[in-house]
Amino acid sequence: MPNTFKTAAERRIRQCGGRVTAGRVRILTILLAEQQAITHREIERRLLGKLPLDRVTLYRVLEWLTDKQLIHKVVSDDRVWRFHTNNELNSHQHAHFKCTSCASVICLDELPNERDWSLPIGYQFQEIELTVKGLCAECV
Amino acid sequence: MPNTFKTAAERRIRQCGGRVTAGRVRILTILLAEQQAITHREIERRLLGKLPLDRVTLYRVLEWLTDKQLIHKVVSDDRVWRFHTNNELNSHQHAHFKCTSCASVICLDELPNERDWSLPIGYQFQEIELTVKGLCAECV
DNA sequence: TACTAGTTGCAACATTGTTGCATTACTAAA
DNA sequence: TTTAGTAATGCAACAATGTTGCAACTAGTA
Ligand SMILES: [Mn+2]
Ligand SMILES: [Mn+2]
Ligand SMILES: [Zn+2]
Ligand SMILES: [Zn+2]
Repeated sequence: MPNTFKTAAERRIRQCGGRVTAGRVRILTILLAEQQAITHREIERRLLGKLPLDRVTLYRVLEWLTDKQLIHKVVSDDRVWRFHTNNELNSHQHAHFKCTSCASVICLDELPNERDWSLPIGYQFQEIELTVKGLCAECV
Repeated sequence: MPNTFKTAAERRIRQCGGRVTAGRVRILTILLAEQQAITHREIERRLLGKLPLDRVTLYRVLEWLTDKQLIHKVVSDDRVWRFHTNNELNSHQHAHFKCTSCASVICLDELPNERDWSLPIGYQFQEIELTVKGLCAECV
């Protein structure tokens, strides 16, 4: 139901008190329909068929959606950010899996406990960023 | 003892069967003297006083030292690689700490167990990449 | 010393993301 | 419904980090 995703996107954007613009709706709709975390480039490609959206606007919309916590940003060793919608399951801190063959990224639900990491004296813990690497089911 | 570091650098490079060139020695000497993982840029700055080394050569030397496992590369959310010498303690897989204030990076010695992460069906584990973020002793 | 494969310097390029600013368009108020 | 104000957009230029191709150089060896 792509229409359902679009409706949900519009509703979420409005709930944030933000302006419901075509770009925001199109981008959030794409992300809502996507199982895995995808890159700026991949979103750009999905926007190609319809009238294209400027790449700077895409960066700015992704930043806005992240600020509003409608999506989250995943960092990776390939220096490319990936984005994924937030829901109840992954709105908290969580780990990610990245396939070393196809570079696909998914969210995992676990994260090790802070107390498992003894830092040097004087150091203050804030958060953990964890990526499990391996082969996804497609690439195995 | 900077001279000691230089001697050690020469020895390690020779032990790898690689040519002992001025650039390699200067770079590995800098890394041996450094407690924390430092960036390409930071190494470049430390090379400034003496006759400068081309930035492409610096990239290529860092790649070579990494291939030879004399140093290792640390990925970070700021899309900048950092490099640190290998020794007995950190030659194995290990976690890193990154200060969210000054961006300094150090190696930790622990890493969670593979079995702690249940992957989706069909996924194959390879390795874990973990960064603890917080404030270092200087910034706390 | 001369040879040669490995190494370097330089210029050009690629990728990912950012900034400034004029123009456009969403929304609320009239 | 129209208007006005502000938020959002498009475009060009820029920044940071890393890569590639190739000619010139040099460390190690015979
Ligand atoms: Mn995630
Ligand atoms: Mn390390
Ligand atoms: Zn894969
Ligand atoms: Zn710090």
